[in-house]
Amino acid sequence: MVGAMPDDSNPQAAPLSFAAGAAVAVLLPLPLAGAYDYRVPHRLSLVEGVFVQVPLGRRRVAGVVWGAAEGGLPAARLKEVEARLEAPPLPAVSRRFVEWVAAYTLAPPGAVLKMAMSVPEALAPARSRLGYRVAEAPPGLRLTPARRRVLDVLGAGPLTAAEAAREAGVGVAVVRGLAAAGALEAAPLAEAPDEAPPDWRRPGPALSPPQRAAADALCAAVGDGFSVTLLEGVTGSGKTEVYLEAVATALAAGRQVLVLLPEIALSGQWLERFAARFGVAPHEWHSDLPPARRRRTWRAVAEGRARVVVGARSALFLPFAELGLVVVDEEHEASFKQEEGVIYHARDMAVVRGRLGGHPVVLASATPSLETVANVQAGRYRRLHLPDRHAGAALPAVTTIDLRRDRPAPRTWLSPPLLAAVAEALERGEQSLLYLNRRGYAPLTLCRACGHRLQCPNCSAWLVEHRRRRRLQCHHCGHNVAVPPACPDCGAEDSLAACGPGVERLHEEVAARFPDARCAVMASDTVSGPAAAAEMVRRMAAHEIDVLIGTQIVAKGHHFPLLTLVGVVDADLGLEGGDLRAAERTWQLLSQVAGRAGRAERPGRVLLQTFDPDHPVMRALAAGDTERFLAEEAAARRAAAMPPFGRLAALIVSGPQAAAVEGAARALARTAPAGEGVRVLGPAPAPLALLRGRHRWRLLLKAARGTNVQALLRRWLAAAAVPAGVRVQVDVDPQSFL
DNA sequence: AGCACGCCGACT
DNA sequence: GTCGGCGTGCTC
Repeated sequence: MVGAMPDDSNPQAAPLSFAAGAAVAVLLPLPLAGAYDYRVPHRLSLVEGVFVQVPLGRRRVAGVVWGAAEGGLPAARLKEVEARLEAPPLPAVSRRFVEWVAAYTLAPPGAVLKMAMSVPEALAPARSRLGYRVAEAPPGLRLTPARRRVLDVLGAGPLTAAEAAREAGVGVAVVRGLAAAGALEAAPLAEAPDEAPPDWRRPGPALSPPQRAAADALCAAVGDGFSVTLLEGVTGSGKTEVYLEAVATALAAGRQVLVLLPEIALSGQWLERFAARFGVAPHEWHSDLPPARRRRTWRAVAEGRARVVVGARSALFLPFAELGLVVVDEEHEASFKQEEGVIYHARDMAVVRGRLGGHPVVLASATPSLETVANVQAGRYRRLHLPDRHAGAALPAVTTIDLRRDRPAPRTWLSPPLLAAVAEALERGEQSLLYLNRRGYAPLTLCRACGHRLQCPNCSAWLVEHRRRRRLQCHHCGHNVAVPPACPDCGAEDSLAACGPGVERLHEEVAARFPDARCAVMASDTVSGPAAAAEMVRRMAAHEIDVLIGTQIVAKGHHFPLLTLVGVVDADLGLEGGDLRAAERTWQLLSQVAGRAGRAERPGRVLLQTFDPDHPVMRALAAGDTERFLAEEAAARRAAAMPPFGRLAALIVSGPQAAAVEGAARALARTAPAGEGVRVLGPAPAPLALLRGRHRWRLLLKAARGTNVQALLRRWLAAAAVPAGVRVQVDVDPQSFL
């Protein structure tokens, strides 16, 4: 929930320009307190937003002309701007956005600018790549048919060795051989031409009347200034097709479009749907893009050649000059929250971006966040609801299994009713999905002789056994050791016992119980990358798998016609720890998993194994009553003045020395702000009291909804003397309380 | 974030 | 005697 901030200044104001001799403020992509002043050299005239190279200490860095000099230093001590960089200036909206995010998150503005300048190479002049062209034939050159084809291909223009080989249908060795013989010479390559832009004129798919109505409403919003619309509908209701109509409208109006997805790696299916609608692939943006692609895409966005970008949360900071629509798909997803460095929520910042840019924002979800629902109810956001396209085919029947009565056999985790359901599905030739949000074999290993529990040396967390790889792993820091032959504490041999289930162990149980069933495990560490995920989806669709066992990663995405049973092995898992959003998150996740069961011809069923069938989450899932769950959850939050009806900000105090960290946390508590509706809870050791070798304490500031939390925090922190070796991180609107 | 300066341990 | 470890502090 994002409150109004004081300085929503008009981004369309006339840009300031600076002649030679003037002093300008240059914001650098570094975590400095503010912009630094530089002098404009002779025969250079600069305007706000221009990228420049400036000296800093004994190095040179790229920065952005931010405005008039701040005057922090006497003019005589200023250094000169060295050069203007040949990239389109950072648009005013982007600059205001950087300032806004910095002010909201209490991050240094330069740290936010760094996210907008994430591709430093994009500011350097393009390095011309070298390829080969045909040289004058050296005397005595032996011309084989393969060599002749290469020379023919290169006759049309220079290519890289790999391209020439591919086009000529020969190996690269042939090209290299020709070059070695002197028949080819190096030649600069032209930049690869852009792909065709998305063709918004293509006819869209046939939409049902309710889909058409929703699409029309979204299209009407495009070009009509800032607005936020919640587009609500389950998987299969046609959400994507509906908002792609709005994308087409924005494209027709000559505007750029950004679609944020939670996990781009898993969205091959989304890209296919986009290509089906617009004839080409959109530009992708995520952290593991190859560097050359990264550079090209950043430039293409800045120059307005990229019309549609689909990306992870960091795409929000790309330098769009003509952005006209932002879609945040699966808006409730926790992965939109950046938890390191500049801590921000991409969904909330997308709304801010829309306000600054004066264009609509669409939030899409089947299970919207309470934040968004509250904004709808307060009249700040509009809401469009799509009915289930398969309204006739009943939604899967959700039933709870009370684990207190229907106990699994010792050292197994599937209860008799769930086993019976899997057996029935197998008999009918249908598929089952067993969902357990726990990677590895067992979440805890302990010594039967002395009770010692194997713990990560860097984190307060158990080591998770991965039996296939014969390793113990920390899921927080990646610490990784071989399973020891004896207890590291008492030395007893053969005494280590695996406690509790992970997906690997469940696989073992299913394989033992149903030896003829074809069973597979899908977890982020067993299917890494889009290709592996796509292969798993293919095997499932081709019915090469009878029982799929998976973590979160199976919760969304494809619908498999033969999948008629979903078993949730531990429905209570997400409710542990009881943080603010535990119920909401569990409901969202389990709703998504439940949605995998039988949507088409065959009716599906969902079985939830739980020790607490009366829990509101289980009741809501069993009754399929979204409205009631959201209303009850909202009432509880309102009563406790918790978000979205109150505001929170967390301080995380951390450092390598436990005593220094505790001391700093206690000192902060002593100077904590107080006032009407403002309370500071803590300090307390964080639930993850040790993370990656750092000790951690937390304080939580709780305030009434209208409070200017940033002002309180700024004053608080400015007065605090944090000792060396201790870091204080601010998390405004925290999602995680670890 | 770099890159300096600066003050204490093992080596050509 | 130096080389070098990374702790603190600046950079317009």
